[in-house]
Amino acid sequence: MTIHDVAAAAGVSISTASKALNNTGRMGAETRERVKRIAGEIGFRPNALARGLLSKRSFTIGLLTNDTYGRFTLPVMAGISEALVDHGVSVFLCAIEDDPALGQIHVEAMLDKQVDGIIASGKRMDRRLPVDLSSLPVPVVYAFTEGTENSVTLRSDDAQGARLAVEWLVKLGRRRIAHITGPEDFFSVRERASAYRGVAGDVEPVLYGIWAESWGHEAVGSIWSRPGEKPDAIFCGNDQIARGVVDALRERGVRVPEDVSVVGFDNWEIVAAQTRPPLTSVDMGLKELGREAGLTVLALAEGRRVEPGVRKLPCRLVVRQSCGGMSPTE
Amino acid sequence: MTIHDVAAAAGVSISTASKALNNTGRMGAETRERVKRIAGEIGFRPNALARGLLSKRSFTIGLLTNDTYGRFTLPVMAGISEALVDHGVSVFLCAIEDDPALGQIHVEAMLDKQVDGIIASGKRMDRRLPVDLSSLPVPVVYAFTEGTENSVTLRSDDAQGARLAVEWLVKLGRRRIAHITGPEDFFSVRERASAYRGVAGDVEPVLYGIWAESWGHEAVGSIWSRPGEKPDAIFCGNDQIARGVVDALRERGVRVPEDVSVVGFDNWEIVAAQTRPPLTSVDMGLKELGREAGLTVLALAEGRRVEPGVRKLPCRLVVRQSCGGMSPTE
DNA sequence: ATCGTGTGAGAAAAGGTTTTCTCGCCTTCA
DNA sequence: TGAAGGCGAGAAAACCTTTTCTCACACGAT
Repeated sequence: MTIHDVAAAAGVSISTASKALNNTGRMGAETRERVKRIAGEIGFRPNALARGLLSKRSFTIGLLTNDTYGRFTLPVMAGISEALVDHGVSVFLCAIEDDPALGQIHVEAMLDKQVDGIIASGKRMDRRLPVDLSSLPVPVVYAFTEGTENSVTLRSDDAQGARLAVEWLVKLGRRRIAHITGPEDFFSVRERASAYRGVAGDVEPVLYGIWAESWGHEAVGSIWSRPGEKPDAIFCGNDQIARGVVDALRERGVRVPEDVSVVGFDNWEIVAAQTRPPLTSVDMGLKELGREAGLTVLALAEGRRVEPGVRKLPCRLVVRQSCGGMSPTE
Repeated sequence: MTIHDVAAAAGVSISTASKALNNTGRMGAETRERVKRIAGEIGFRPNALARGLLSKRSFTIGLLTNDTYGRFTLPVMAGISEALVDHGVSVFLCAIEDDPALGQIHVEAMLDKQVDGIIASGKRMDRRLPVDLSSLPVPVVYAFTEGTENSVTLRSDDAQGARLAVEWLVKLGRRRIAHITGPEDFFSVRERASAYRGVAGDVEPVLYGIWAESWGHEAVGSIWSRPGEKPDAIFCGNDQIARGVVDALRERGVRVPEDVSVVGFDNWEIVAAQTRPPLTSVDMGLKELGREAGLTVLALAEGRRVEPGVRKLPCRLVVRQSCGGMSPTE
C-alpha cells in the first residue's frame, strides 16, 4: 500500500495525493477530501523510511544505558517514551553493560539508522558511559549519567531530596537523626550527606558503606552496640539500606516508626512497598527526568537552541509508614 | 558522507563503489581495495534508511511489552539484543502498560518504520497483550506471553523447573515439602504446583496466595500455628514469597537451611541475593528466551520457515545457601 | 478580443543505496 | 586477421515520499 495506490485509486497523480494527505499545496477541496477518504479506506500508511530519507528526520532516537538491572533506566525510558510517542518518535533501547566495544557498535548502528538524537543514561551521576559521544553528528542529552563539557545534562536534585527527607523527620519531632548511606566515592552520596548535615547538624555520624541491605543491618548493629543515646530517626542512602535498617531494628525489638523513623531514597517500589512497614522514601522523579530528556533531545533535533549545562529536577517525598505522619504538608 | 563522496574520492562511479563495498559484482581487485580503503578513510557509513527502502529490510525489530517493572522484559530484552546485535539489528522497546490505544499507536509506529518483525512479551504466560497482532504484515513471535493460534510462542518449562527444585530438596533428604505460591488463576502456578505434587506427594498442602512477601509471612504463620509435624522444606512460587518465608522463619527462630530448606522461583537477583541466607532459586532462563525469540523472528523475517506452536525452554536451578548443599550435581 | 491573473493539478527531481543491464576493450583461439 | 568471450566499469532504474516547478485553463478586466 503505497501512495501510488492511493493516487491510482483516487484518479490523481502522486504529487496531488501527497499534497492532499499532508494538507499542503493548492487543490480543490473536493479532491483533497476524496484522496483522504480513499487513503483511509485502503489503509494507507506512509513509509517512514522513505519520508526520513528525504526529510533527514527519522523520528527515532536512541537510549544508551549501562544500567543492567534497569533500576534507573526503566523509569527514564518510560518518561521518554511517554513524552515522545505523541510526536511519533520511537526509541531504540541499547543496553551496553560497561563494554566500550559494545557501546561503539550500538552507537554506530544507531547512527546508521539515522536517529534524530541520543539520550545517554546510566546508574550513577558521576560516571561516564564507556563510549565517547562528544562529537556525534546528532544531538546528545545526558540523563542520570555524567555528560561532557558543554552538553545538556539532566539530573535529580539530590541535595534538595535529602533536605526534604531530613526536614520531614525534623517536622515529625525527631532530633537525633543518623545517616546510613553508600560508598563515599559516589557524588550523590556526598551531596546527600552534606545536605543532611545542613539540616540535622552533627548530633549523629554519617556512616558510609555499600548499597546493600546487609550494610543497613551492620550499621544498625554498630550504632546500637555503642554506648550512649540512640538515634530516633535514620535517613538512609537508598531503599535497600533502609530495608536492612528496618529489618535490623525489628530484630532488636526497636519499633518502626514509634521508636525510630526511617526514610529511604530512590522510592524503588519493589523494595519500599514490600518492607514492613512500607518505606517513606525520596523519589528522584526519574520519569520526569526521562520526559524532559526526551523533549530536550527532540528540541535539539529540530534545531531549537537549548541552554547547555546541568539541569537539576526536584525530588519529592513519598510518604508511607516508616516515619509516622501521613502527609508532607500536614 | 554518502557513497557519492566515496565514488568521487576513488574516481569511480557509485555503482562500482557500491559493488566494491558489498563484495559483489565484477571488478579489479585493486579497484575494490582502493574503494574500501578510501571509504574507511573518509568514514563512510551507509544510510540504513536508503538501504532499507530498497531491500525491504530495516534491520529493526520491535519489542512490545506490558511489563511495567521490567522484571521479565529486561532479561528478555537483553537476550534479544545480545543475539541480534551481531546481525546489525536494533530493537524498539515499547512499553504499553495495559492500554489498548497506546498499544495500537506503538504497533502502527513500528509498522510505519518498517520493522522486520515484532516480539511480544509480557508478565505472565496466560494473558494476551491488549492489542491484536494476529494479522500484521510482519512476523510476530510471542515470548513469555500468550500467543495467538498458529503463532510461534516461547516460554519457560515451569513444570520442569518446579521438578528441578523439588527433586533437589528430596536429594538433600527433605521429605515434608510444602508449596507456598501465587494466585491459582495463574497458569504457571497450577503448572508448578502440579509438578510439585508429582515429586513431593501430598504430605503437605499447596497454599495459594498472592505474589508478595507478606503472603510468605502469613503462610508460614498459618503452617507453624497448626498442630502436628512441620515441613522440613518449602518450595515457593516466586522469590518474593520465598523472601517473606525466610524472614518469617527467622523471626520464629527456625533456622534456614538447617531446620528448613527454602527454594524460590524466578532467580530475581535483587531479591534472591539480598535475602539472608541468599536464596536457591529456579531461573527461567529469560535471557535465553529472549535470544531464541530474537533469532526466531529474524529467521521469519528472512523468510525461513519456523514450526509454529509453543516451544518450552528449560529452567535451571541456581544454588545459593537457603537449602544447604552446594551444587545440583554433588 | 486580448492580456493578465489565479487556480487546480501534474511532471520531475531529490534523498542514498542496490542491482540489473549495457558497453567497450582486451585476450584468446581459430 | 577476425570473431568470440570474458572482464572491468558505468548508466539507469528501483524503492517511496515530498517539494518545487511548470503548465493548462478559466475568468475577469481592459
